[in-house]
Amino acid sequence: MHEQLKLSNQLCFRLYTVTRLITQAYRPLLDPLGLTYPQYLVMMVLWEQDNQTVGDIGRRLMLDTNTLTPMLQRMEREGLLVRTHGISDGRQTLVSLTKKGIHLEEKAKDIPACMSQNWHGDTMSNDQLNSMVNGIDTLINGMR
Amino acid sequence: MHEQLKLSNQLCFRLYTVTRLITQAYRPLLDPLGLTYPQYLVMMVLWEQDNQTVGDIGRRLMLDTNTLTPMLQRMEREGLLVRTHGISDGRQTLVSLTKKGIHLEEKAKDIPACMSQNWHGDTMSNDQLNSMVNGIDTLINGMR
DNA sequence: TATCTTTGCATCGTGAACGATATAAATTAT
DNA sequence: ATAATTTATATCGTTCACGATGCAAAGATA
Repeated sequence: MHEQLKLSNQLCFRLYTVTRLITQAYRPLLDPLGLTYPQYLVMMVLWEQDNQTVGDIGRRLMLDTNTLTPMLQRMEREGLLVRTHGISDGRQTLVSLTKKGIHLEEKAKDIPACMSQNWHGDTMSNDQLNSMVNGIDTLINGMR
Repeated sequence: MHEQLKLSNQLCFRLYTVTRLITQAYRPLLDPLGLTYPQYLVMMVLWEQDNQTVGDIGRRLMLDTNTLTPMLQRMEREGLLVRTHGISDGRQTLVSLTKKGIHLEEKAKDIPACMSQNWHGDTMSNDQLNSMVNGIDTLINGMR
């Protein structure tokens, strides 16, 4: 038996699991808004700055168009945003929020606080949280 | 603009992203073995202890049968394992490694070291790594 | 024994991820 | 200006993740 192949020794398995559990925890909060977690990420990008191209959003979320395009199409069907072909550059697709998409921000504004409360609210110190965030940023930058 | 809805403030987005990047980083190592990352997790569970039920594996990976059954069926088609109906309990499905599955451990044994090298190898201290692992365990236990 | 409930697994449908490939517009090179 | 290359999206196929549902075996209750 190879010790290093034990599940308990693996950081990656922990990250994989905690990410799934977090996504599940978001569901009851996002379901009423008609959003999935990845769609919520797209909405956050657009709430921060409207009228971005598919590429802009992709760079922000580190996702390629093979993931984004079908997702944006679904969100367009839901009436959250519209996709218009670029004026200056005919290759680009510009993504803009609809009124429905804009108004959704108001309903979403308490979700972050609600989520933090849910987990690290009581069990985790701010120091522990910050060192985790830094550690993850180190990982992300190291492999980008 | 709601400050708390900014992407940069979100631990979850970091976890989501780093998990995707890690899975991508595994690919070149796992492709030669004919495994995906989730399949690699299943193999680690079985290398640690052969002949487990679908439920055993699921509890270990915190995955339900709606994810595991199709995955195990694919792995059975690849000849990595066999699924036999339970003898004592007729409801259970027992998962056992084939010779091919057993021999694969030898080829996989250097993957963990290779992966650690890839990221935190140089950029991350052991202390930082440990505090991350503890932080994630705290999160996982807090929301399970 | 007959019925009810629980348990273990399978199936289905939808929404991601992502490698591979395609396509048209824009840019560069010849 | 024509051809070659790059860029921005889109499409396709496969694998996961997961809620919902189905079903048969096992266990509990009447």
